Amino acid sequence: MKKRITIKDIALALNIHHSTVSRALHDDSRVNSETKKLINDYATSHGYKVNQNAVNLRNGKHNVIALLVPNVHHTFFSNIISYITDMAKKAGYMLVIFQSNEKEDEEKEIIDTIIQNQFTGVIASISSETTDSSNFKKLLEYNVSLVFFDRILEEMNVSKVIEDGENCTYEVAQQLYKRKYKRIAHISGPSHINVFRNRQRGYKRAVKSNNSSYEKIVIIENDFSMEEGRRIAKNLLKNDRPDAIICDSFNISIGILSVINEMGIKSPEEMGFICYGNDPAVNLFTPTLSTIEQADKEIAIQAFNLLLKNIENKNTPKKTIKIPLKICLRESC
Amino acid sequence: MKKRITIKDIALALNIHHSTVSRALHDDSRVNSETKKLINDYATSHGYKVNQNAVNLRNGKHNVIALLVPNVHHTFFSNIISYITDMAKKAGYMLVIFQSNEKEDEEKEIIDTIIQNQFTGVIASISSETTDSSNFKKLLEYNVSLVFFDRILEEMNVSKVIEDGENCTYEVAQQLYKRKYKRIAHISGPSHINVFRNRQRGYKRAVKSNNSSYEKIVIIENDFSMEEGRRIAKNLLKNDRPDAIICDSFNISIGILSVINEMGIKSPEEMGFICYGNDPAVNLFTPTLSTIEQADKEIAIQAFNLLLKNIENKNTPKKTIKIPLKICLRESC
DNA sequence: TGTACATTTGCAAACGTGTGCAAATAAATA
DNA sequence: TATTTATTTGCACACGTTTGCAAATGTACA
Repeated sequence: MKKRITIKDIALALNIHHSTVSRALHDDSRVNSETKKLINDYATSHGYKVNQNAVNLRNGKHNVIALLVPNVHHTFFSNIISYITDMAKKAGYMLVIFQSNEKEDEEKEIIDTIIQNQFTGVIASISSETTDSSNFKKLLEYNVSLVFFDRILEEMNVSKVIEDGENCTYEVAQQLYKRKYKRIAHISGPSHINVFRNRQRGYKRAVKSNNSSYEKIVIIENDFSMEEGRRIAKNLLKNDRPDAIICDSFNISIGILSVINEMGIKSPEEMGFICYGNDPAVNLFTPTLSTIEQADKEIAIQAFNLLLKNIENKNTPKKTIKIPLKICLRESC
Repeated sequence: MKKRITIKDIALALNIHHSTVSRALHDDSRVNSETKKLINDYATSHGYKVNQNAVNLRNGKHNVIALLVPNVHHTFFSNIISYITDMAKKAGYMLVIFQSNEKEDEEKEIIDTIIQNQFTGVIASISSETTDSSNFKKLLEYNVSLVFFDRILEEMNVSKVIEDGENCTYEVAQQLYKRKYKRIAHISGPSHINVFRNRQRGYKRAVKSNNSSYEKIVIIENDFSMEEGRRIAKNLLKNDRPDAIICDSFNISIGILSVINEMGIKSPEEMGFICYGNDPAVNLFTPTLSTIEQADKEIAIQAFNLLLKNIENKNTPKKTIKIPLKICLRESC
């Protein structure tokens, strides 16, 4: 095992004070260019690597950004992770991924860890349990920059990047009515979460503006899994059945669609279907599946840039950016 | 912004030496239980949080594990990320995700970062460019524990977790021959990567043992994307067409299958198809898609445990664990 | 030669924590 | 009471880096 070489080792070897070495390695103008060269040569040839822990202690900051998501598995979030991982590296930050598993107390623990480690900033999407903002407020107290994306706490004064789910869902429902579907159901998540609340608003607005008597919102209560989707479908399709479904979750949709297939319900004739999701495999479904695509890349970029701005200057005015969604109609409705 | 309270602040306030405070917070037996209580009460009521940077410097270690993958996007890797994220948290480690984007030089940079930050360990799957082990060897020189999973460097003396791709692919090909397919093609990745090399071995073994004159391995040359899949399919299906395909990548398969559909080739009659991948959506394809499931959870667990063991004791004998795959035959072959 | 100024280097403290060792105090034994 | 032993606390340094300030050296000018 190789012994780590430090700034002091270099100083000792070259008979120079370690502060000079430090300055040389930072290309400080105050150190002679010859000694600078001497030091840099020695450093590279002996494989000197800065001890980031010491730097962190000294500077009272850890060059690390946290990305806090409810669940790594979901395509949307894993795409966000991928984009932000790359941007963070380019900007000279390390990125730590945390998943709350949709639990508020895990979220609290994570926030404590972030504070203890003096992270520079956090990009977060809250768990489905979270209603209270006190945990996240602690971050601000400890001078950690915070930006929300997708699932946010509206009352907090931080920058946010969200989708325009209300208008999009309204538009989708309108399209369905135009295609002669009469009884549209909306499978959605807990309405205390902004994302679902907004989508539900759009749905309701469309129902109302079409004077439809059929308004049905099914709330996904457990996890966003295929099994839960099957459970929901079996319930929903028993009686008073809708003739079209807008579903807020791709995984849930997989479950619902498998039940629709098993029951022999013809799509799109007897059942129109469209769901949120970005999986390219939908082109291979029969019928090919209409989807509403989240602009994950755009969301990632905006959120990351807002965070960087806030890190550079805490007084940057807080923004809320609304990202439009893309409706991709295929055969399923 | 709240000022951070330190051990010395507590010491000052209670008129006790900070070393005693440090010991009390670690529940050291040498400090009186009354003062211990006094200190702990003060700490919690004043929201003391340990400064992890100072601890790291002092201990010469950062309680962080790196997970290095070629690409976060792939379901297999994002599943691994999810499992290891949770296990790391439970074991008291933070987890930093790095993606090499399949580039060896990005991998090198990442390894430097890991060393600089004195990470405790690394769980890695190498990029498709990597053939040289010198970068990874640096980790060992600097006393960073290393475990490989899936894509490994065979010559390195570290623990490894890999799939049993050779036997599995052999078995799959045998099944196809049994189902009267005669001309089986194998779409695979670069053969300098163990994963693909092994699968190709299994494929070739099956071809040979069936005395088939048709042996065709198509190497995926660019990225593992749907578009690349379409490109490959258009080439492959032009002439001298196979009657069955084993594909090593799910994303590539999406592209191939879409071309097969467009060309009106009937599956499974004219074209048997099976691919590696874990996406539950395959049940909704027409025909439902046969897959070979990677035991991602099992791989994650084994890799993480091997790393922990190596962290605890560097002299733990190195193991190579081979995880069996699960062949899920559906309608497509 | 002396003064002013620019360039280059060294000194020392600081960041917050952990720990070996010594010192102080209390309790127990002869 | 004197001596040993156990318990509790304090001292001081270390981890590797950064940085304000002072010191030293060099250069230019009167």
